Amino acid sequence: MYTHYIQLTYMSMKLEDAIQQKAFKDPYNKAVVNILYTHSYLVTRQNRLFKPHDISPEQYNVLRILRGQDPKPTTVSSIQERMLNKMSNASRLVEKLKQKGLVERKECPSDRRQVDVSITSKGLELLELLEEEISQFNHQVIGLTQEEVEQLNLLLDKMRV
Amino acid sequence: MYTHYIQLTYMSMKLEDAIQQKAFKDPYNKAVVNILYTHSYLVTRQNRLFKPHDISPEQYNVLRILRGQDPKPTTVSSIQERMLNKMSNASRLVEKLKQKGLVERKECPSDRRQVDVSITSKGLELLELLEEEISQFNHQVIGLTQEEVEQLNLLLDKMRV
DNA sequence: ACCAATTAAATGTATATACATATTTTGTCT
DNA sequence: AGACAAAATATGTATATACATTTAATTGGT
Repeated sequence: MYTHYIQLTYMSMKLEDAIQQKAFKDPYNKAVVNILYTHSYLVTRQNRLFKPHDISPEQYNVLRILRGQDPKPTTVSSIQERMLNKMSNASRLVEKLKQKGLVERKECPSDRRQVDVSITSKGLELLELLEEEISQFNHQVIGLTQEEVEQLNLLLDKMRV
Repeated sequence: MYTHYIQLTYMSMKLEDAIQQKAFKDPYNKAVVNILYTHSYLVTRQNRLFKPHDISPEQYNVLRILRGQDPKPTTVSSIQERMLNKMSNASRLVEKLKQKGLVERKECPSDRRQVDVSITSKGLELLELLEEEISQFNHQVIGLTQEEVEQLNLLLDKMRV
């Protein structure tokens, strides 16, 4: 079996230069740092995108989850399971969104421990407004060709053991 | 020009399954979410690794930066520049490390605005102690072959525009 | 030498993460 | 039914991020 790698036609600033580190012990040690650094690169830009709309990337993600179920409500624990950061706190994020009128919360009739959360029409409007802008941002923030970005997705999906 | 992609011999849980999302609009939109999700996967495990040593991944990173210069001191702003997260707060992290006796801080004689930060012998000992454990962790947390992880590093280095 | 602009670091405040604990409700076993 | 375990959510606290503002020291121009 032989493998050809994608030819990188130009070179961005390598991680070693960006953080002024001479070299990494091996590619695994570099990859861990590389993911942390790339994440920071991404969220810094995401925050600037979301800021004018008075919403955080995390809150946006919750709204997306709720829209996916709309008009059915979603429980807090179900939101939690589907969030990108499993350790974040769905309960408090829902509270923030409620204060902004983007979601509503009501007691679940079949199980009074649970809370049914739904996106409001105001929430849907906000998602609609952001849709195109975010999609363009996602393209522009990743300097890869179509085949490279597909390969990146494969590797990320595989690496999580 | 033709390109062969790496054959993935087994499949981890795809992102779509992990967050219960039907499909992404396109691979760029998926990649942004994939990086966020993979980051969360990584730091959740990292936090558990560091926790027993009473240090956070961010604090560890600052110690590494200081060791790289040792025995020369490093200024706060130079630490800031080399941190993985450029928006984090080197000043407060240094204060935390100082309270633990892992770094020391003194006024820079040539410029009294600056603060010279150095790693202490206790800090060096901690890094020494963690070295092997972290290197093994970094291997074990990334379920890729050597050539795959090298490819991942290339793609991450390239994508940041 | 003087003043304005710049730089380095610290601080203030809001948000989010990490994780432990508490509270209420439901399910199960006897 | 009563007791106890489990589940869903909320809350408490420490840490970290994001970003604006403050303070002190230095630089550069005149």
